[in-house]
Amino acid sequence: MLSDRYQMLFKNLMGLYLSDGKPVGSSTLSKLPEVSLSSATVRNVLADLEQMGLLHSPHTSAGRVPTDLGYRFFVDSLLTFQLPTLGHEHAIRQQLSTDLNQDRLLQETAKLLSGMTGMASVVMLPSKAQETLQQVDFLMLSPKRVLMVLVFSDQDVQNRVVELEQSISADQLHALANFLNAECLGLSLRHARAKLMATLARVEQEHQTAELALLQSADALLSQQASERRPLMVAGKTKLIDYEEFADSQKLRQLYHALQDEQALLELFDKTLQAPGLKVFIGSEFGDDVYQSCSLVARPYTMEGEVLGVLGVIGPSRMNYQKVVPQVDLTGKILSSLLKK
Amino acid sequence: MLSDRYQMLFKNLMGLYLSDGKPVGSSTLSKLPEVSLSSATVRNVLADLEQMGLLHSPHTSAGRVPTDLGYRFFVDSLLTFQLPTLGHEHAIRQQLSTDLNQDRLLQETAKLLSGMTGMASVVMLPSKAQETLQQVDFLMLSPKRVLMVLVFSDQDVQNRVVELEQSISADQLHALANFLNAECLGLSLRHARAKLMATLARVEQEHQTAELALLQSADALLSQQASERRPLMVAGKTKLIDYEEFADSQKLRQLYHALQDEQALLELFDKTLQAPGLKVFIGSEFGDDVYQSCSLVARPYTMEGEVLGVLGVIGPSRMNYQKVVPQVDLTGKILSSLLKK
DNA sequence: ATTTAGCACTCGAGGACAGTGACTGCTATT
DNA sequence: AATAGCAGTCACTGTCCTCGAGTGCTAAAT
Repeated sequence: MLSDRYQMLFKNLMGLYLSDGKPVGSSTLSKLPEVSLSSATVRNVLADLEQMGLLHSPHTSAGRVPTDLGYRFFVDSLLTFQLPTLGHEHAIRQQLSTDLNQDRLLQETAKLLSGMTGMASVVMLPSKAQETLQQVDFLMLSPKRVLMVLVFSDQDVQNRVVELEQSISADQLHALANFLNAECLGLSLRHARAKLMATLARVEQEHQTAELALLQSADALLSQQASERRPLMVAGKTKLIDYEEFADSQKLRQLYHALQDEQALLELFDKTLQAPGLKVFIGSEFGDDVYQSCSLVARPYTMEGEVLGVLGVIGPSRMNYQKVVPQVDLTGKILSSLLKK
Repeated sequence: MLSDRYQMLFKNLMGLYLSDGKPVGSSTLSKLPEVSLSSATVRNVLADLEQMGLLHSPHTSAGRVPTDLGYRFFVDSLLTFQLPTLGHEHAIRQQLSTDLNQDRLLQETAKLLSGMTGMASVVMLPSKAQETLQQVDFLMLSPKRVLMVLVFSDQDVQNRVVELEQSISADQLHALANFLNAECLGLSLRHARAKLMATLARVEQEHQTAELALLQSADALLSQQASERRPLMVAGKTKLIDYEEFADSQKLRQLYHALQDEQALLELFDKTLQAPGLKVFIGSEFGDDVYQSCSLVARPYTMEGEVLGVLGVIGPSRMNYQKVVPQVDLTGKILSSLLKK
């Protein structure tokens, strides 16, 4: 455990570094009103903190900079929050106006987070795998083209056009809809598909070729549905160019790439899912060098108490945690309160 | 009109500059095998070309660089194309696999363009305003929640959830669907809405409150539809960081911003719509300083002969026009061939 | 009358160099 | 234990200089 003085100095150093981004030296600290120590004393403390691995000197004649471990300690033990005002809360609710379907709502949330924080935001989408079918309907566009409408239990609606091999009558279509609504409701896409396969085999024996074709198409579509979805949504990537940390365009590019399609993030999100509550990941904790000097502030969101996914913000480790952490937290809370079955 | 020698030298200079990005000097040019002139002679020519406004010296002891006017001349008069191979064409068709709805198809096209060229791509979406309703259907989710499905003449399908003030019966819903399908098909959204308004007024007098509420909701939704759509789709923005032209992150940011929501582009696209065929816009021709040293290669795309929108690629003016122009052209052709009513 | 060779000139890039200032760690003193 | 003092380190900055690429101009050559 660190003595009060050590903590105090470390916290002040953090504050200065977060706001200026330049290495902080002993004399700068000793001049602070709340620090009534000579620079020499401060120096001794800083040397100790460096020994412990919380600080680091870019070079001998520069001040100190926090290490990833230093950030960790700061976030875990020293962070005091700067709560958003009620007006702020109201503004968030406003922007997440409620009459959107789930996907759009999550998209809006991503935009909002990125706008509020000036950094990139990430939203992990609920895994569709668990959603169940609530309603299926067909619409005849032309004798050989049928529109399939799938309503999921999360209120998401998706539709696909099926091109048929041969034409189908309105009655047949109706029958098919009835069949699906009778047999497949309450099943996940995967299960519904399995059931469809079984029926398919049966129908095939009975030589009902017209329905067979439609069923086959429906099957192909359901499978298409399942694979198509990206599990991650990223907004505001371009905001990151403003930070000196990412001035090297080479690095920035790699970071963008990683944000595009990467596993590393998903693993962190999984960790966040496991142990609910807000989590901060810092630099090396990402498990990938691309995220050097990045931090992620993440939090699960829920629907009626059940954890659905994770939302968060990615930016330079040198971010204003005091503001950002409550912002992410509040946004997660509000989103959770807006999500209804 | 420029003499052959002037043209030849200018073209060679362009070639060198496009591939290296460094100012080209007289001696470099005179050493080229196809140039059998001394550097002194070349210098005289270059001085003349600079006089005419086609070239520019960054400083006294540097070589020459084309001006926007120079690019213009090059593109209009000197450009020879490097036709994509048949294999290439096949690859494009492959990626634009056909069973997508229109919006997704355009999205794929944008991705494809950006991937092929390594630059940002822009697709101007067909103005929905002209599309007509082809089919309307309702699905009852619960007594107070109704899903509205709109099928447009361009095969696009959109759906919205209507939250009702009071519950509605299946019969009423059916009647409403019939009414809309009878009255509003073949009308644009705007016209359909106008018709709805008229009916609304009549129904109001007859005090059919249940239908009234639904109609009102439907109206609100139709209007929502109309405004919601972004006219422009941009893909691959982040590819631009790789070009030295955009190394200044300040400028890059502004460019991103402009690409986000800007009018300037739409105006250029309008010009492209007017006079069909491929067009190239260079730097100052954008009419906005943000696009300094950018070029846009754009081309309309059609559906069954009728111009729908414009697609294109944005990158540094110093791009490989010989490759990019045919790529954009071919993609536009293929897209047009894939779009069917 | 072109074309070319030659020459003086310009200017940016890059290296060497010294001075400055912001630090540090250590040691001796309070 | 805290501090003052001091020597040392190192990035940063500005100056000076050289180098080289490239120019424009003029006079000679074709």
